[in-house]
Order: sequence, then structure tokens, then C-alpha cells
Amino acid sequence: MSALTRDANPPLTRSVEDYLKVIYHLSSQGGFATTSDIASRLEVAPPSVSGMVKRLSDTGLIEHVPYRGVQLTAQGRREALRMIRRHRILELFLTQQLGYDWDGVHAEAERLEHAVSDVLIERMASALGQPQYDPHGDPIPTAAGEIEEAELMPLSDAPVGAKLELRQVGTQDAARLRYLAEQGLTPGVLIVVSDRQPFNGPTAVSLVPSGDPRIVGRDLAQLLWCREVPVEDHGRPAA
Amino acid sequence: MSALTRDANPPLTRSVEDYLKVIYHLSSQGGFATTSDIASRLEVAPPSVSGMVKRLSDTGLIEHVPYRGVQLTAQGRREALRMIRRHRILELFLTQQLGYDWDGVHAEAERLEHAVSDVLIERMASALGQPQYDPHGDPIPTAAGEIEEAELMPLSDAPVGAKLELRQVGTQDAARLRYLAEQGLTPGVLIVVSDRQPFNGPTAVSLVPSGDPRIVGRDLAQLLWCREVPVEDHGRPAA
DNA sequence: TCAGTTTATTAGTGTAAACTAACTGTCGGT
DNA sequence: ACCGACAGTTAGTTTACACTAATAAACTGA
Repeated sequence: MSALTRDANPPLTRSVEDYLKVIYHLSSQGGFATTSDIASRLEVAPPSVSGMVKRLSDTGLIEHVPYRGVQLTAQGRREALRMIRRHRILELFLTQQLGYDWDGVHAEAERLEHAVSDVLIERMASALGQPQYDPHGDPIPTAAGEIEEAELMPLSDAPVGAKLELRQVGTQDAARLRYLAEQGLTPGVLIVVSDRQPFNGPTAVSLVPSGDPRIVGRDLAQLLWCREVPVEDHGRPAA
Repeated sequence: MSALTRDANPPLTRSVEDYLKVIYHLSSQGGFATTSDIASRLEVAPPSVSGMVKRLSDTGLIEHVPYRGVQLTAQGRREALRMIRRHRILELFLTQQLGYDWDGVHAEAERLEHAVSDVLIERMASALGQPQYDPHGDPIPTAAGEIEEAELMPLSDAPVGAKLELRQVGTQDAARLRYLAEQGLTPGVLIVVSDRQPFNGPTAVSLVPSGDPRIVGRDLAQLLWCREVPVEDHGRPAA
């Protein structure tokens, strides 16, 4: 009686919600999310991920190919998008209504997204006028679970003058990744394309908001997948 | 090495925070909080309480007298008041800024109080103008951990016309408690004293907001400890 | 006073989620 | 074609917190 009559749809735990979110982000470009990528994003040991992956695929939230990685099922994707909606609305609310700034807001939203009710999220969304973008410029999924697909382009193709958010780095090579991190070119960073040399030349960019200049060679620029950011202000507080 | 070098002040868990809060409420009138009272408030089984009580007294948050009950230590009281501050500020914020009503707000605050940072709470407090009372009229502890001691008086002593919140029922007698619950006279309820007969006669009250009348005999009225409620509106939304 | 009831505690179990240590699979390079 | 490096998995342990069943202490009433 116990196993069969047990609650068919138990609410997701905090951890499950976190796993689904990072799997969504890691596999959003179409591939598999690997165990060690998930582990490093969540700052847990790889065996913890293996254990959770087992549970999540048992409950139908992900698809697991051993030694390859995982992808979300339709149901897992729905839950992931629900969390992302919560997170982004929270970030926007905290910056617009409570004077949070850009950097501090993430950690707060990260904790709150597991605790707020759907009712509260929708009230915040109303108070904010059903916003479409969070303070980082990321699109907010609808309550129905739809999200504007950010069309990514490699930095090498971006027009001069464009404001971009770096979203994805298309390599696993440690040396390249280390170099990019040193340059401050990591996912989430905002940049403006200031110049490009002809004949497959390098791209010059400046970081936002610091304004620091960077020169990115053609090969690297092809690995930096970016999203064009709308130029209007998204709720950065007056201070 | 492991036991000794282990984190000396680990953050409190959700459960611990909940236990401290109910122990605070149950022992606020000076007595002990008993195992079964704690269990029924938290809706857990008594053995779960025994287990937690052991852990809490090991970590110095409570004082336990076996088969008698528990009381908070100074440290436990500090933590309990911190949670109560969070809870009450959240309730006020949700009612004043997001259109929550009186009854719905408690459950939401109950979940959020474990997730919000101190920074967020203080920002909410600022946005609300450093309020002193929550939407139920309960005093909000200061960030420093001080709380206005609600001076309780028995209903039998309350002046006619006073608006009161019933805070504590001074008996454990099941028959009396059952009767009072039937009459809707339970802690948290608001009443207005409408009349009192002379020579130790009964007190007539009406319930707020329903307006239902009740007659309370002298003996019972002496058991009903009440707090006078300031008459101004505390943020009940326009709807 | 002493039996019966109520309340509290102990003992043992289960689940979620982390960990370390040990083992296995995959893939790139010689 | 194999062999080592590294990624992934299995096994077993730990901590927090709940549960049920069994036992012990305290209270109550005839």
C-alpha cells in the first residue's frame, strides 16, 4: 500500500529545483548536460550528481544516457522554466522596488525562488507591469511556460556598436576557458562591440559597466555566443 | 579533528527556526513549553519534539527539564525574536505593498521568513518606515532584538469599549478549552468589550470583524489574557 | 494508595541529500 | 591496438529530520 498510494506528485525539493535549473542552462544550446558540469555549477561532488540524476530520471524529469549526460524531458523543462520565471521576477522586483543592485540581487533571488508561492510571484509580476525582461536583460518565461528564445550569435558576427550579453562559451578547452576568465569574458558579462578589423581580424570590445577594453581574436570570437541586449534601462535603481 | 574543527556556529536550519519560534510563543508568559504543545503547534509527533529538544539543548538554545518542558536561553530568545521580526515585517510588507489580506499573509510569511536575508528585511523595514506593529497589531522586535512587552490583562479587568486581542488562555483544562474554542475565543482573535455587569458579573464582548456577541462569565474572563490593540489601521489593503 | 490514563522519552526505521573511496568506461595519443 | 588520464558510477557513511512502537514517568480519581 505504501509505495502505490504514495503521493503521486510530491512538490519538488529545493535541490531538485536547483538541479533542473542548471540542467536547463547547461543543455539550452541543445546538447547534453554532463555530470561534472552540473557538479561544478552546483558546487557538489560528482557522485552527488549521479545520485540525483538517478532520482530525476526515475521521476521522469530528465533523460539520462550513462556516461554521456542528461537532458530535460518536457515536464522537467516546464519545472525549470517555472523556476527561472520566479528567479527573474524576483530579481526585477528586488532591483526596482527595494533598491537592490545588479550584483547583489542574484543570491537573494536564488534563495527566495524556492520559498515564494505562485500567488506572490504573480502579484509581483502585476506590480511590475508583466515585465518581459529581468534586470540582466534575460527574457522572463510566461506563467504558461513559454520563453523567448534568445538568438545567439558568435561575437565574431556581431555588428560594431552592438550591446551584447555573453551567454555561452563554445569550448571545453581548459586553457582557453582560463584565458577567457582572466579577461573577464564569462557568461553573463555585458560588452559593447567597439571595432572590428577587416579580413577576419580581431574584434575590439569594452566591458560594461567598467568600460575596460579587450581585443578578441577571430578564433576565440567565434566561440563567444552572445545575445543582443535591448538598450533601454531595465530597472537599475537610481541608488 | 573533524568534531573539534567543525563549524562552530552553523546557520540554523528551517526546523530549528520553527521550533524556537513556537517555544518563544508558548513560554512567553513565563512558563515552560511542553513537548506535546510544541508537537501540536508544529504538527509533528511528540517523539520528533523530544529528539529536537535534545539537539537544541545540546547547542545551548534551550533549557530542558525532563518531563516538565523547555524554556529558551538568552541565545535562543535572540534567535526567536529575529525570526519574529522577519515574520512580522514580511506580513506588513505583503499586505501594504502587494495587496495581501489579513488571513492569506501568514502562510506566505511563514515560508519566506526562512529564506530572506537580513539585508532584505531591513530594506523592507525602511520601505515601510521602520514600523512598530504588524498587520495584526503585534509589536515588531527591533533589529537589536528588543520587543515591546505586550502588557496582558485578564478580560475581566478590561475597560468597556476597549479593543483587545486575545493572547493567552490561562488554563489547561480540556473542558474549558473546548468550550472557549467553540465560542471562537482562541488566541489571536480580536474582540471589543461591549459591557460588564457589576459585582463580579460577566463581561459582554463582540468578536471582530464578525460582530458576533459573546457573554463570558467572571471565572472564564479571568483566564483570558488580552492585549489592548491600538485602534488605527495597520495596513489592511483597500482590496 | 494504587490502578489507569496521559504525557514524555527511548529505540529503531526511512528518506533526502550530501560526502569519500574505490571501481569502471571512454577517448586520445603514441 | 593498447594504455593512461579523466569523467562517471557504485558502494558505503553521515546528518537532519521525520515517523511508529514500546517503555517510563507523572498525574488523577476513587
